[in-house]
Amino acid sequence: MDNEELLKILESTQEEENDRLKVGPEEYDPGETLAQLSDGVLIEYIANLSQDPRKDFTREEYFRDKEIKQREHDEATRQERGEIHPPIFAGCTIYINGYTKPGRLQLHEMFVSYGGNFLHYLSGKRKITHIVATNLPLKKRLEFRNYKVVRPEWITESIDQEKLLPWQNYALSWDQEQKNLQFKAASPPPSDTIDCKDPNFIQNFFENSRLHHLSNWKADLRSKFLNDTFTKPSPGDSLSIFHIDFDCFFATVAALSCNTCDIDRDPIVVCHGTKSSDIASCNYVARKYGIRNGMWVSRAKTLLPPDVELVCLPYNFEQIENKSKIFYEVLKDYEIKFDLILPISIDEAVCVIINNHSIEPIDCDQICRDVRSQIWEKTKGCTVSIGCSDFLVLSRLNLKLAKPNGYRVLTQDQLTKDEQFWDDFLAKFSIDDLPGVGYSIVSKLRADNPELDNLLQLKQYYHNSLPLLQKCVGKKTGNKIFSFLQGKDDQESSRMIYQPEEFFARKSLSIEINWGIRFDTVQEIDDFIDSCAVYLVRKLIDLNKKTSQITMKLMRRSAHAPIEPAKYLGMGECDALSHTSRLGIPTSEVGVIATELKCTFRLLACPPKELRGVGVQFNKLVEVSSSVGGQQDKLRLPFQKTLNFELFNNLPNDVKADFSKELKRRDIIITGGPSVRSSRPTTYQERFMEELPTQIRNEVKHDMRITEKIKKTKLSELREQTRKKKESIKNVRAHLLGRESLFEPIKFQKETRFKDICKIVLDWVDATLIDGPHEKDLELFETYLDRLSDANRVPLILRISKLISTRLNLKSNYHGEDSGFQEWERFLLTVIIPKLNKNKHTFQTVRKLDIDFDL
DNA sequence: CGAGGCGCCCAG
DNA sequence: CATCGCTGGGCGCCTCG
Repeated sequence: MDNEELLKILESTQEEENDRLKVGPEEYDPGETLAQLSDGVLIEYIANLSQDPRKDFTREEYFRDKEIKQREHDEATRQERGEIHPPIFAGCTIYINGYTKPGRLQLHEMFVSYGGNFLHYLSGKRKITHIVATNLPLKKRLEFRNYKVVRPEWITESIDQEKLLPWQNYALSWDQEQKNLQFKAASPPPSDTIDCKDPNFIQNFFENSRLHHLSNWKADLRSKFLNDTFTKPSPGDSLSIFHIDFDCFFATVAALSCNTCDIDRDPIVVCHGTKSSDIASCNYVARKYGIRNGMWVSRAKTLLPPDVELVCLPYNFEQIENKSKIFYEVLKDYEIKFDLILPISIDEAVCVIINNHSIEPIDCDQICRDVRSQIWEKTKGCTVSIGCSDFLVLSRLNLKLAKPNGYRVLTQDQLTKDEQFWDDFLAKFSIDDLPGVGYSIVSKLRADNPELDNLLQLKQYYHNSLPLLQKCVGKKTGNKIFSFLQGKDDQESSRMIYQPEEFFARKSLSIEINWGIRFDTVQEIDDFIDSCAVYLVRKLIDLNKKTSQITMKLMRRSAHAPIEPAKYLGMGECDALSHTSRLGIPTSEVGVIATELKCTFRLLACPPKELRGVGVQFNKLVEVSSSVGGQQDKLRLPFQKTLNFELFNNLPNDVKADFSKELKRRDIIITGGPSVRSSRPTTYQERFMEELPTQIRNEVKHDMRITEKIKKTKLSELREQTRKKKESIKNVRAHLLGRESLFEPIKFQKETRFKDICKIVLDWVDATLIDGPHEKDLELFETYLDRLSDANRVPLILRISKLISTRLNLKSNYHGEDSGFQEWERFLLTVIIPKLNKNKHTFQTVRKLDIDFDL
């Protein structure tokens, strides 16, 4: 496309925009709008209007107004109906162009009730994620050519299926020919091309991830357990504990639906691939050759003799769920009622009978035989093994000996009465057969005594010296292992039996994806973060909970690790970066959470192409019921209910009356006195942008948009304020001056330190916004920047300047007039920015190699 | 010296 | 073709007041 054509398009769209603007304001009803705003939003709104120097109040303000109004209205509709739909469109904002079927109103209603945002006007095209249309004239086609233009079916079919379908499948074809072709092709979703940039990636990944299923099933079973009734034993009760576990569950299920293999003769594994694929489960024939769960297929193949072929079977998650359901039903319906059926996982449960002395003693052997045969029959071919005892750890050890396809009943008395018998028993187990003892703890124990191999040796080595063991592995772990070696459970282990409701209660919610993560741009990652937020919030709402603390964990390719690791699309060797945000207020709003996460991602400064994994955790969960009502509204207001007179006075005359009425109705007082605000933030921003090299202006703008969003949510302001209270200015200053070496030992090879420095600098900025930074500190800081510059690490300077600028931007409302703020602004503009400009040329090349925050 | 945060560890 | 390396909770160690 040549320049002239481009210009034409630009002009024409501008005209159209203007046309639209002329009609807009007639529908404006300020009274109605204002009444729908919360106090905090109202006050901020007035402040914004008053601050804006371009005071014609017909364009931007009108649309902003309209938008707020619309959103509040949508929210109200959503709540009035009391219908709770999954927020499948969360994070999406649409604009509907022209005639559609179903009609505009219907689509609007559908879209917002499923969590989407709707814009009546193309006020700022940037905010829109999708444009909905059935056909577009040529002019519009060009105008929208960089947007996701979809057919209305995208909305209706997504709602039908209750999930966000990939818009690509509903993209409006540019010409009729193509459209016809598409209909003929009947385009089934090409499932093999789903990568992490696809909106359905997470769903697709989870559908195939065994570990995700294991975690998910476990959570479901726990929640089911809590909804059931059970009899809780008291300490001192005599118990019979049955630890029941399927034998190589996944492999058995897979083999059952495969009629060409023999589970007793062929070495069978369950896996996705042929080389670097994890073995989820292997049968006992395979184990005979040394094959283990978790091993890669390629390795397993090397363990077999040349004439034996490994049988790789696919996962059959559906049948696994099915057999597990039968398993739990058998346990529940068993004729001698279990007092507790504690779910350990999809294929494993601990059943407890409280021995009541008034009735005949139970026959544990008989129960084991009954349960085993019933499960064998009802699952049509799955075997379970059972370990039974009167203590959890002993049941587990018995189970280990019972496997495969057997059972074993031995009480603590029987096991430990005779010391020789007990020693022989212990000698049968390796150290990591103890529950809670894995690779790392074994290594610690071996560091003390490399000879340690089995539990008997472990017992003999630490003999009666608990302190020695605790010194090696820690207090509680030492205590636990020591108890186990006596054939007893420690307190923590038995909590599952004695306080099951507390033990099984959910305390956190998280998502983690460390496979298939290969992004190029921040925008793609933003979309991905949105998907994560939507996924988690959906669960959060299901749980009827809100969260007040969010942790983001990123996996970043280690500097020396190859770009592509051995495992296809695997994460390879990574450094973990993490950051926790306190929200101040519990929330379940996907927008707030997603914005916070996107900010956090920027703070962690992981170059998009280096990203190999993303994790998000909601750490502090609170019941929704405890945070609704008036309390929340109060918390939402970081301001007192007063309004500065000058702010009010600055308003255009025609709207003053409306506000006046509304303020009176709400008892908001207008206070006198000179204004504390000016329009400087705008100036500051413009100046800053002006100074930046053009090629990075866009990305700064992008970041600022995110920051703007945060401002709107209010949460961050509140958070910053509460955080600030805790901060001691003195401490930070002492930190910088006291350790003059702070900027000294920067090892440029090791970038993790840069993150810390960013953190410190931001804290420093926060703490000195009022009184200003110490001259000496600034000097040191400048020296540090110079050294970065000398070492060709200009991107780092860019990053730090961006962090400072966004921080200042965020704070401008509160500290714009403070001398500290001004001092920082001066430093940014006169010291840091010139360094960036000076390095423009090197910067471009370095940037390609190092960070790639392109837009 | 207790509370709380961070990160490692473990299980299935 | 590959491949689907999750997720929740405990514990140890550190820092902060």
